[in-house]
Amino acid sequence: MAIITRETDYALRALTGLALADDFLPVSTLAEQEEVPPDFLRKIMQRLHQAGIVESSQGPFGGYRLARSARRLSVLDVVETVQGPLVMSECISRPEICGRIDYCPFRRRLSALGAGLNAKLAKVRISDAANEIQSAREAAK
Amino acid sequence: MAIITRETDYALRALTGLALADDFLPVSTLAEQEEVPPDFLRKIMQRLHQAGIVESSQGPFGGYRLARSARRLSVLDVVETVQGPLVMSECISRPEICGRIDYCPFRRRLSALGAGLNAKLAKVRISDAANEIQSAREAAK
DNA sequence: GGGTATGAGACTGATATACTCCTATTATTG
DNA sequence: CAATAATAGGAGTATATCAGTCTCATACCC
Repeated sequence: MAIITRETDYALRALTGLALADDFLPVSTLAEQEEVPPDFLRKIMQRLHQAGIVESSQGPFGGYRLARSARRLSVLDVVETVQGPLVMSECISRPEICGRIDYCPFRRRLSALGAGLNAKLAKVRISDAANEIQSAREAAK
Repeated sequence: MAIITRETDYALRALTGLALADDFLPVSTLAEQEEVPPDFLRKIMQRLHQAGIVESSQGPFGGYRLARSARRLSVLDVVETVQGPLVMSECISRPEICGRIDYCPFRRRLSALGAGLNAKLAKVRISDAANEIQSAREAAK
């Protein structure tokens, strides 16, 4: 099973693209650059907009741009916006479905692993990805 | 999103139950003890059997028992048997769906996080859970 | 052979994934 | 200042996965 869905993958690509552009970029351009189905990306960008991650401008020369610095935007932010909270097991986020919460021998252990993963995802920033692409481009010159 | 499905959760419960019983246990008993829908658990046990995690015996006084020591059975084993390989992103396991593999700035980072999570899940053993239950029972006496 | 257990697999409802299509808004242009 | 073209916004759809149920066959013990 994949922890990160394709939707999140596309969102990460698009946000990296926006980080490099540093200006309003239309979905059509972004979709072509990042090899994402444009109509699908449009929907994803809307979610990111609702979450306050990107700003939008309609009409000609409009599009999306980052609402905050790429350094302050983590993979975890994107995962949580697109997929919802990332948890090891449903029983951790929704105790009511279990009823064994008091004595479940896995709960504490798995919960800790989930927290660890979240912390690591929070440390991977969009700027890291953008910088890597930037360096590769300069090296190619 | 939950990384571990309910099916895996049920499998972990059942295997912990078997570790404590240390004998053939029918699905009906196991299902009642662990609060799992019996027909569903039957199907799950079959998967665990096909994977060689449990042994089966048909007929009266039959049921399932662990095929190996609970100390040598990890949560990762169970996750992989029930859900398939656990990977951060689909593009890591199936490069052909991406086409950006050479320069994707997230691939290496996410792949490392996935490997780390797998390693940690491999260190949580069914015996850990069984021992905890055992201790709690003795303390309650 | 009767009763108890697993083995194999078809079937189903609900939810999530992955994507498409149509509509509303905005900015420039004549 | 209306027409138009470029954009975002949001509804809708097909397929897969999840979470289970049900049925029938097979094996085993007494």
